[in-house]
Amino acid sequence: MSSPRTKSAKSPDANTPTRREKTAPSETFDTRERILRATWRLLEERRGQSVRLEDVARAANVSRQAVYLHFGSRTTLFVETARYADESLKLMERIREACDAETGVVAIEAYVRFWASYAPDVYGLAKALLALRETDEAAAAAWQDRMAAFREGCLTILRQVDRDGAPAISLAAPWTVETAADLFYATLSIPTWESLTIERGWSREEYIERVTLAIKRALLAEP
Amino acid sequence: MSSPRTKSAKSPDANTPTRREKTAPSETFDTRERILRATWRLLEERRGQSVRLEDVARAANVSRQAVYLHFGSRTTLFVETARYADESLKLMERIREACDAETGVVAIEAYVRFWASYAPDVYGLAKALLALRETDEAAAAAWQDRMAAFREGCLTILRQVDRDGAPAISLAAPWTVETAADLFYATLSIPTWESLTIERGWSREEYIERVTLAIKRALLAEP
DNA sequence: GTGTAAACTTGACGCGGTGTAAAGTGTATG
DNA sequence: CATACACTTTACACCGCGTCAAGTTTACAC
Repeated sequence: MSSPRTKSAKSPDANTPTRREKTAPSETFDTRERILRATWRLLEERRGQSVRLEDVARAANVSRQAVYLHFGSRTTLFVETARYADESLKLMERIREACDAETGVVAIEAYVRFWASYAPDVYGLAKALLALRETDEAAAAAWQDRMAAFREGCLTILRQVDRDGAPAISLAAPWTVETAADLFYATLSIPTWESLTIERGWSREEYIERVTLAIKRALLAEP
Repeated sequence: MSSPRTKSAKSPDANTPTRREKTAPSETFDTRERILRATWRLLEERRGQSVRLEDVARAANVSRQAVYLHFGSRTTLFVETARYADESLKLMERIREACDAETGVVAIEAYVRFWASYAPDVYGLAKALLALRETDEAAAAAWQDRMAAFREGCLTILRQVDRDGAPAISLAAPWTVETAADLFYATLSIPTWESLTIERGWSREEYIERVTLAIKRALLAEP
């Protein structure tokens, strides 16, 4: 927002008809994207820890100041990197896909499977952002925003379960759609994923199987 | 460990027969304890964020250097504060108590209840330590150690469930004692507690009721 | 060719917070 | 009185973030 570069890098329009547009659009884009990719890579490599802007700059083959020209701050860089990663990995589409299952139960299975394949690719990034949001207002807002779609997915699925109705499997005793979604969301959160896979050593398949099972048993009831 | 004070404050023995022992033991102790209590208070007040050593010193009515004389580093201070808090709140006894229930199922209920009353009192401290352990070897080890007893409690309880045997409620289909304990532990973790209570607004009673229910449904089976 | 502007690089500096070093103060005890 | 202990005060080094100001390079425009 503070950087003059964000504007020109993002949209070729604006009021200034800059003449670089057609001849070397990839070049301008490349620097920004190189920084984003370097940030992402380093964050994953180091699991979100001790990634200095100088490291990013070196990894992207630019000066440290170039990073500031493009992003203005560490927080902005990380937030933009998250946005970039989510886009690269098609977060939204994959959430939609999982939610679009025939029944709520199938959607739960699809959602856990999706998440088990998504989480490892953004783990470092997510940890960095989670740490940042504690002290940074903007990072907190960005994280909130970023997770909104994911939470919405949980809600959608449990509404579906609720809607599936009588003959099918439905929400168990005291759960409401909201409270069930809260638990579903918390169970799928990065720290829980981290605890089960990285700390406790569950493989991806084990994670999928066991978390799916746990969620289904905890929340659903046979008719 | 680096501070000369730790020794005399901790044990009156050692090879140096320091003469302060009987006349003013409370005074020396007081400074150390005042620092610990101030740290704890500030960490809870600020939810583990932006607690500088200068703030601690001011809150404890000592100089910043006194903090270094007693603890040597920020990490050590926080780790010792955690130890102090656990002792003040009788962590070990309360874990034991909960585990000592008649049946595994009752133990699960007691454990969740215990944790729901414990977590809010150490939330800030835990967050600070969780953040610290990412970059600090010693903090990571201390946290591990601190959580070992808690994890052991989960295991003990699920072993109890498993031992309760045929006529009683027991572990459901594919769960083992270990995998069930992993899930139990992750479900009770600070980040999950934070997500459900602080972010999603569950009251303590709601937390207890719903988490107990979820765990029991997820892991246990009627005979 | 010269001019201009975008997209950088280079080097310097301030700031906050941790950690260290050194000298001074107060006080109880032998 | 002297000593040792438990501090305080002041100063400073170090690390990262963030900023500033002055280059340099390249691509067009005229």
